[in-house]
Amino acid sequence: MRGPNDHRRVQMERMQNKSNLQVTFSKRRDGVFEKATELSTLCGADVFVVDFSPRNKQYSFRNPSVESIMNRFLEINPPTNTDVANPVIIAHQNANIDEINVNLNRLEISLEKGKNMDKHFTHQGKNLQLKLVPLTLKNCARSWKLQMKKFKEY
Amino acid sequence: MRGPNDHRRVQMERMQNKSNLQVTFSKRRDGVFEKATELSTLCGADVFVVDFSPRNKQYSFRNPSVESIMNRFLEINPPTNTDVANPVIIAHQNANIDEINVNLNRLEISLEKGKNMDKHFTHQGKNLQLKLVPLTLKNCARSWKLQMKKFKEY
DNA sequence: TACTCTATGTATAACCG
DNA sequence: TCGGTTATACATAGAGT
Repeated sequence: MRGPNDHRRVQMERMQNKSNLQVTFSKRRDGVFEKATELSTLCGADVFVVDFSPRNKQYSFRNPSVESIMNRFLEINPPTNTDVANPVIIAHQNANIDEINVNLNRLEISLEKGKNMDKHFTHQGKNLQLKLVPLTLKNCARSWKLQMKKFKEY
Repeated sequence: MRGPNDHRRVQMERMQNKSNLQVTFSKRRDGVFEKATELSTLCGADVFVVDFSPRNKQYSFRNPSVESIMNRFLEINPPTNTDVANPVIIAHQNANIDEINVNLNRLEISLEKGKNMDKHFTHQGKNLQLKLVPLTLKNCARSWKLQMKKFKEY
């Protein structure tokens, strides 16, 4: 039933045999999910596992929910951010970012010319600066975390 | 060395003994991470695991990086969203959401009065509606995904 | 509280159909 | 490429220190 070199101790390196790799991936993926399930059940822990196969297919396990766990994760691990110097993030689903930035710039110029900016567009004594930044997860998470922090202050 | 009832087969239910639970959590957490590491090494798979202990401490394993994996995850699993009716999300780290909404409303009224809105604040023939929505991860992820989609079109 | 030990249960690599 | 088998390696619960 088994060959002479079946020592069943695998080297911890990327498997070369493609078909073996696929089989191993499936089995070990199931194994990781099973362990995660047991950890969750036995210890009442929130667990989230996601992995991507060599063929780029995605598998995930979650308890209780992705959003709940990601919120907790991002709360504890705020993404470091050197890209967002401005306090405002605007995203528009139908617009090119540069194009909106130009529009905002025009809007601010228009407001300045009309002397309306100080009156209508300030907050806590500071001008509300508008600037589009790429809506990356990192940028969102940062703002999201700040919102969370603010929420907790109430 | 061992007691008479040491059958070592654990029931799959929440452990009642608190100190045993803590020990089991540590051991099994290490186990899950070790399995995740092996899966990543053997199969070249991207893996992300995060869990929260009964004491609310967070542990995570990631390969290659959280952002990379979360971007892939959210790309494949766009959050369903019924909360964002408006195409614009604005977040401001120092402002109360309702307060900014009021300011934006005033701004838009001001623009309408000045007849500047059509000229400066449109995109592709449609008025650019501004409205604050809560900056939840879900809302961000949705907009982020739409940006990604747009990016791919280029 | 935190290690160490170890008997036992579990996961799985290679093999087979 | 799949699902099933089995020998072996690995994980781990409970006990001891």
